[in-house]
Amino acid sequence: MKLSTRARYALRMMMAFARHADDEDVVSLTEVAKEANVSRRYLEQLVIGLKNSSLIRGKSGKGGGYALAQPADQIKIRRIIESAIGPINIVECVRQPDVCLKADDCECRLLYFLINNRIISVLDNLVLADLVSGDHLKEMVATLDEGFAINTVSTGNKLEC
Amino acid sequence: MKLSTRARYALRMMMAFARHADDEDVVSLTEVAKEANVSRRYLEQLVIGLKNSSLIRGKSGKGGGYALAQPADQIKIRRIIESAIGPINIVECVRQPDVCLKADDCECRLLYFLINNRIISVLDNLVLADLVSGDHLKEMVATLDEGFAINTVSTGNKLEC
DNA sequence: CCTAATCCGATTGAAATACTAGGAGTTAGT
DNA sequence: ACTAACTCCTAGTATTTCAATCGGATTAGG
Repeated sequence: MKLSTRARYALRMMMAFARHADDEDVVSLTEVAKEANVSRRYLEQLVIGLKNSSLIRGKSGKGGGYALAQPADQIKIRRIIESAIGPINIVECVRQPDVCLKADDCECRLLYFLINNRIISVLDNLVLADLVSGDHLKEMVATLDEGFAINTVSTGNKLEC
Repeated sequence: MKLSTRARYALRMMMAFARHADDEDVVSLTEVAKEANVSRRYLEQLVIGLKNSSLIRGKSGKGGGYALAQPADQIKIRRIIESAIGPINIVECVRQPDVCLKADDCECRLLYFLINNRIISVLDNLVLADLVSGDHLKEMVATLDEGFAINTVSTGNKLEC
């Protein structure tokens, strides 16, 4: 039940592109990789998914790079994550009932379906712009029943998010 | 973002125990394994977690087996799943901000926290009894905005759920 | 004392994930 | 024309996680 680095790096990249969205210019992966402290070579293959999903456009050659293909407030987080790790489904049978002998009458499947839908609904109701500014997110977190009682002391030495 | 077989098998087992809850008797893993079409040896190690979480009680020796330690309507699904795969957290930094350099001011972390909470809230609001009867689940699924427009034809040859 | 269970840890095998690497094609500047 | 800095594409490796197997000790019933 972990979110893979593919997904997390894709988010980081998109945030970087979004931050430079004012510039007409594109941003090179070398720059993003440095900023995010991640191997450029690895980002190169993740970025392909983002491009295929038409979230960004690439410009080859010297001075090339990538830029958002749409305004940041029109890009759902879900699209970013799905472009990195494929369609959200925590168990195969949720999307493809034919992989399971008794999917048509399975209580577990209902449960999996519910969980899946909750995840999808969060990702569908947030856009890249929310992630960049953070205000909307903080609001949503604040309205949770459980408080945001999380230790905020960070002593680590690498970026995880 | 897949739910591991550990979690799914744990659920299947608990459902089996719940179905035999009327009997005073315990149910052996050999029986459960046959019923669920899974290796007994594998279930043996998964069942340890369930026992350590006091969800079931074991009885050794011939004629032994397991039985629910509590009524099925008092066992949250979350406890079952967490006993199998540990605490729900889709990214390390959600629970342990100290693994990340800038967890205290990270927009991504807010997002991960939100997703995590959604998952936990579903699992906290459902109990084993819901899973066995299925009525409550069907209700919840029915009230979703998106319809349950999923193909229900199952042609597979193995159990996935 | 034999059989059928739980109980415990170690090990193997398989698959997914994370990352590295080489090189072909593009473009801008000099 | 040459070169530097890019994207783009594909193959390969290394690491980690997950699934499953195995050997054997312990416990209890008949």
